[in-house]
Amino acid sequence: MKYDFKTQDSKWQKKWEEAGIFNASADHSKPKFYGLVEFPYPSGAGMHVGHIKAYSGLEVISRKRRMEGYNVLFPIGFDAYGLPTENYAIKTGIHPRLVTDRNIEKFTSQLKRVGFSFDWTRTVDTTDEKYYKWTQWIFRKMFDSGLVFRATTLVNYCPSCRVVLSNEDSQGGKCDICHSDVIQKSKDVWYLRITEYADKLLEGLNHVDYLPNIKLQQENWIGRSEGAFANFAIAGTGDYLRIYTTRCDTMFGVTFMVIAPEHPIIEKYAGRIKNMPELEAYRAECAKKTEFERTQLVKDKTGVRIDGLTAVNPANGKEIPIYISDYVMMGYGTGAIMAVPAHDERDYDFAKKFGIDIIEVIKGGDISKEAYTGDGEMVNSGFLNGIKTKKEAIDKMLAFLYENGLGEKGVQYKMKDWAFNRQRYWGEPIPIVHCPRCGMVGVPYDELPLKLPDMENFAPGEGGESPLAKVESFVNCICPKCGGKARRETDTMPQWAGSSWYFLRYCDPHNDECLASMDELKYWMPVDWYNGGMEHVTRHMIYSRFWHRFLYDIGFVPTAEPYAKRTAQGLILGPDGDKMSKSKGNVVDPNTIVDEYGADVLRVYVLFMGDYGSAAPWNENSVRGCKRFLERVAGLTDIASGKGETKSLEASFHKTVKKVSADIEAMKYNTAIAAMMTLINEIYDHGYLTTDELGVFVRLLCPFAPHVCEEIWESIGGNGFCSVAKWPEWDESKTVDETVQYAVQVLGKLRAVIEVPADFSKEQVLTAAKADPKVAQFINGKTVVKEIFVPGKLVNIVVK
RNA sequence: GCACCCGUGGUGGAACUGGCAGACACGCAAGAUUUAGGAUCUUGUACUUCGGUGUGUGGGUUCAAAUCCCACCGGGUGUACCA
Repeated sequence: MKYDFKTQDSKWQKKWEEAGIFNASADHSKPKFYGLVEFPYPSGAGMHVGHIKAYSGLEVISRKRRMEGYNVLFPIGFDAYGLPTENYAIKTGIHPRLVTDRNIEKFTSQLKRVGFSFDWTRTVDTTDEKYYKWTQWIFRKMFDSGLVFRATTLVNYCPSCRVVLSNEDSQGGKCDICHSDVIQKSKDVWYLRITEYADKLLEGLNHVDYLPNIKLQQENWIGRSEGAFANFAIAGTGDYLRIYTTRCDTMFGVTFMVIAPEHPIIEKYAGRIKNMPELEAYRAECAKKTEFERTQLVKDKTGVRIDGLTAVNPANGKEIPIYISDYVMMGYGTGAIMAVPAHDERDYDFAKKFGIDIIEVIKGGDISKEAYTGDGEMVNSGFLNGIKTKKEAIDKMLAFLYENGLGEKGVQYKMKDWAFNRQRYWGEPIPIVHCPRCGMVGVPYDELPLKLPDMENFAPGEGGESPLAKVESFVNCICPKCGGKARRETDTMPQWAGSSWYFLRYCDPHNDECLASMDELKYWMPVDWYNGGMEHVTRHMIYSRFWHRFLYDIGFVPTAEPYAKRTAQGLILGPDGDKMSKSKGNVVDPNTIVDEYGADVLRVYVLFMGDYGSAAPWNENSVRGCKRFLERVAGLTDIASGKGETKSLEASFHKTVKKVSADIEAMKYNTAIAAMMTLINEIYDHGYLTTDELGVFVRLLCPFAPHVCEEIWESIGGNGFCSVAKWPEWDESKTVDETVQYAVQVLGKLRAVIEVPADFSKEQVLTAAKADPKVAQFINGKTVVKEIFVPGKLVNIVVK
């Protein structure tokens, strides 16, 4: 048979769709498998080969599960709210709704051309009012639970996009969307109190199977640290400065304090402070810097001493100076620190620059050269002297602080509350009404969805307010509580909102009564296997775990954690080894590959190109190699005949079935394909195989290259679709060859390879090994001291 | 800076728990076939003075090290003054 993808691809895609074989079944009696891939943002550029690799991984798993008899839910949808679409709409004047629909259509046709086994009856579109009704509903529930609040703060603002960004969206001081510089601006913004869930999110990691580095990244992101709060009296006032430290064991070494420039203590004691103008000047300087600049200036510490205020070290009663410096942040801990220059690098730099005393309290380093942060014996530390471990010293100091009412144990997180709004048009309207009498009032549940009004000009206002503020009919409303005149909130939700719960909707996508019925959720959840990019393992995954945990706490989902297992694929790099990007012109369009080589070749290549979890460059020559492989597969029909098993191929078949089955589970797709290539090479060397064996081969390959396998399956009279035929089994006893090869080493060096019957004993193998002339040459006339025997593998003869 | 991961032929990459390094594929070379080939098939393909030597470099543990330990060099990812 010829590998004729041009007619075969579309033929089978059509048949699968008509038969609906990939649609999840409503039958809850079967065991289920829920495989999830990150739904795409339907950008105007269309799909990227990276999407194909990302989806192909779980595609293979999902197809294998179907063949193993599972009821499989393998859905796809579109995360369609977002700035690129809106910016395009502003530029072209085409409504974002139209742009989105067009892009979704384009993505859909591209995905279908690759033959992915998605359940197309369950697609979701986050911009569909039937979907965002429930996004708004969850937000309302959070509002009711006190997890939503509003605060005026300095925010990251992108002057180009005219939009407030979360810290996560403005990393490196650049806007995540347009990459221009982010500035600091004072704004009233919405927050979700995700910090309240910090411990739950951290604890939940103990119950899921994520790749270790993914877990680690989430732990770092949450950033829990255990330490102590301590109060440092401000001399001559009844007041104190509260600090947070993880190293209270070093408290005897505190020689100064540093507070954040914005710390309120400065206003409070302005009357006592003698150098207010100098402090004000420094504060003005800091306010100009973005958070990025502030955290980048690691090399050179700056600061000003507060003249007129001093603090008292609670450990030894010594009076110490207080400085303001921008290396201390108001947003972490208490905005004030105790500085121990001998044992903290930042404090050391600061003390050196300002000529402050450096007192060693832990032996082991050379504090004339640098700060010592290691362990050692305590010195110059009063009641801690002589203690040798950090833990003991910390415990003693904690007890001292607690007994004297000077402080106590405490926990801090790096994670901050989630800035949850955009001043943009293309997003879910926030369902809140501002009433002059009642304050903030939630839009009643029966009025959801609060629909995004249609409008012509989507450009944000000059001051950065939302375009929705211009729509009078939207803004002016009645307070749901008192019935008086009120104004509607005009901000919309950030893009992360819709993706924070989409996996729940897939379970019951057409439900108008609730986000998904408990019955369906109990069957399908949790997601058994979630695969996606490393770039989403912190933000998206932490946000969605937070939403899901909240829904669990209020009783709307059956499991605490949404994802039982999470893996990640590596990037596809351009042929030049660089990251694919439009500007570099090294982007490969999946369409051109499908046109030229067929869907199966594309699918096989993205999985064969290298280790699934690692980045690998695109290489068109290797694509041709995959095509050659599939042509050879199609050619097997010409040499297949008869029933049963071919004796000389039997072991190879059973071994390959075993290896491919195991490799798929371990996402080692490259070696699974290599094993099938090895087998096909062997078959051609052998000259023929049986039709039954060909049936095994195509079922094994079907998850990777389903079109050609269906075609062959049909031609050999296979029952129904190959895609849902029974996954091949192997017989362990048949995976062993009759003879085995032993590597024979003398003194660890390979001297010969001998072939002996598989059931040979250690003695028999050793006798055979020593009889080999190449081995004998090295042991004759010497004494054998030791004989190492590794069954089925190798012998090593140690001589003297 | 810190944390984690990774360094294997001309290339992408294999190698289970320490047990024959280089599977599989690309590329390249020679040959066959073809009007032709960017098609197909066959053979070869780490280096070598043919003793051996080889998994970034230098040490160590072991009968045996790509794999484990120590130091260093190089690259990637994440994070960034987190007290």
